[in-house]
Amino acid sequence: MNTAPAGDTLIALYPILATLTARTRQRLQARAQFLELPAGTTVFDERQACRGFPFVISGSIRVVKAAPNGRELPLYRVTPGETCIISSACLLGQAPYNARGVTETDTTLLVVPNEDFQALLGEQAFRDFVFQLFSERIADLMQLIEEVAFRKLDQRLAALLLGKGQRLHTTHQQLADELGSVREIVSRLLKGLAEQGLVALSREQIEILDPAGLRRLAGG
Amino acid sequence: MNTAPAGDTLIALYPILATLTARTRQRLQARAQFLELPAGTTVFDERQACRGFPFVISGSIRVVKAAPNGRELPLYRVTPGETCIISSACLLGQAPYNARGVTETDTTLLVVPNEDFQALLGEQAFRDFVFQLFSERIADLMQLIEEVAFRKLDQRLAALLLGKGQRLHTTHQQLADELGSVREIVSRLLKGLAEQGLVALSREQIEILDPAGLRRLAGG
DNA sequence: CCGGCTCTGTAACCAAGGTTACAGACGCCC
DNA sequence: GGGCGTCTGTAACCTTGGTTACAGAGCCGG
Repeated sequence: MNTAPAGDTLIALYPILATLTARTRQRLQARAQFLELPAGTTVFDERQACRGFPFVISGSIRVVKAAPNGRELPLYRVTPGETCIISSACLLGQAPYNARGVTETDTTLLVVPNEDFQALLGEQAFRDFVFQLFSERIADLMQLIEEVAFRKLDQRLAALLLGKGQRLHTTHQQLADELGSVREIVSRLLKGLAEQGLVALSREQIEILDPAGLRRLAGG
Repeated sequence: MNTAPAGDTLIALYPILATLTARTRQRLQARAQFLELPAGTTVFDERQACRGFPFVISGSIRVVKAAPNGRELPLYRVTPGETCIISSACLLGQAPYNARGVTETDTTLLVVPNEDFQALLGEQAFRDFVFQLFSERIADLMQLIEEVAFRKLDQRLAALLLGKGQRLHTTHQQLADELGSVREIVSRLLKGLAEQGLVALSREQIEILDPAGLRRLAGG
């Protein structure tokens, strides 16, 4: 660990680390690598071997599945205090990555090498912590499978618009990226929502007029 | 555990259980529930609370995500010696099931109640075992997401046909069920494959004529 | 050999989503 | 104010996959 402040911040974000044995913590301090990455950096990519386990200190990593044609489907985000299920799975299973991770904003990571991650798992508290996040992410992934397999795009769009406040500032392109779709379709669907009186559109802004109606659409 | 033979079989299938402490094993013997279910029984279903962790002794469980309209997308199977990632995730996260499990053939289960599963996890060897299977299944689920989100049905069909020997006995309906699609489409696509000389069709039988060609189609 | 069952073939139609191709609108900087 | 880049609107067209609706083929038991 390069800086003491980083260590403190780390423990503030991942309190579980405070419960580690002194020995393990020393090992971490000695060997973990502190990384500052600008927005848009590819942290890992499909077919790559997994070289370490990332703790996110600031910023966030967007984990996506990339289509052959260049489109991307977002799987989940890793924000400070969380862990990356795919990294854990790859380290545990000695398998290469099967998704891509890209920093969404400028991001600070602490990367723990493979062997030291195994050592971390030797401590029960940490293992339970990872296990717990594993199970939450599984639920998310199941939700995602349900959406891409069964939901229509307007339903997914409606769901995406909800729960981000009543007035959101975003472009159609960004929404399309979240859904793994394309801009034209999102524009078309948004127009539909606007015609139903569910939202009001203006440049880089969408106002939610009828949250209940949107929820009904999303849920059905 | 109701019968001694079942205990032996169990350990043959899940050798990891042999490494448990005597105390834990006694607890299991006393409290686990032995179940024999006919084919087609729903073992668990969406929104249900998870009441126990299943060890599959014989048969298999097909875990699917059900669409509102009644169609189903298979997620994975649990066969003897394996564990059900969704059950683990639900037990760990105290969350309800988010998929459905149905016995595919007559199936024998040993169901370990929630508290005793937690006790099992208290033993490192077992925890590592579950962790390992977790990570393998994650990879499968990622693969599934990739397929449903990005692959066309003919590619998925080609992939499905491969690796089951050169002559497979199945109906179009069964293939459709595996893909989460419908019979007519599978018939249509199979006809296409036959016209390309990749397969030969007859009643309840598909002969693979050109595995390399199928692989090419599936991979692209 | 006949009636009924399952499995397959197939055609017409439809809906969703994606692609291509523009046009205009807005904002910003020079 | 003029030019440029980004964002939005929109229409025509296409592909994929699903739905509906039958017809016939193979099979089996009575």
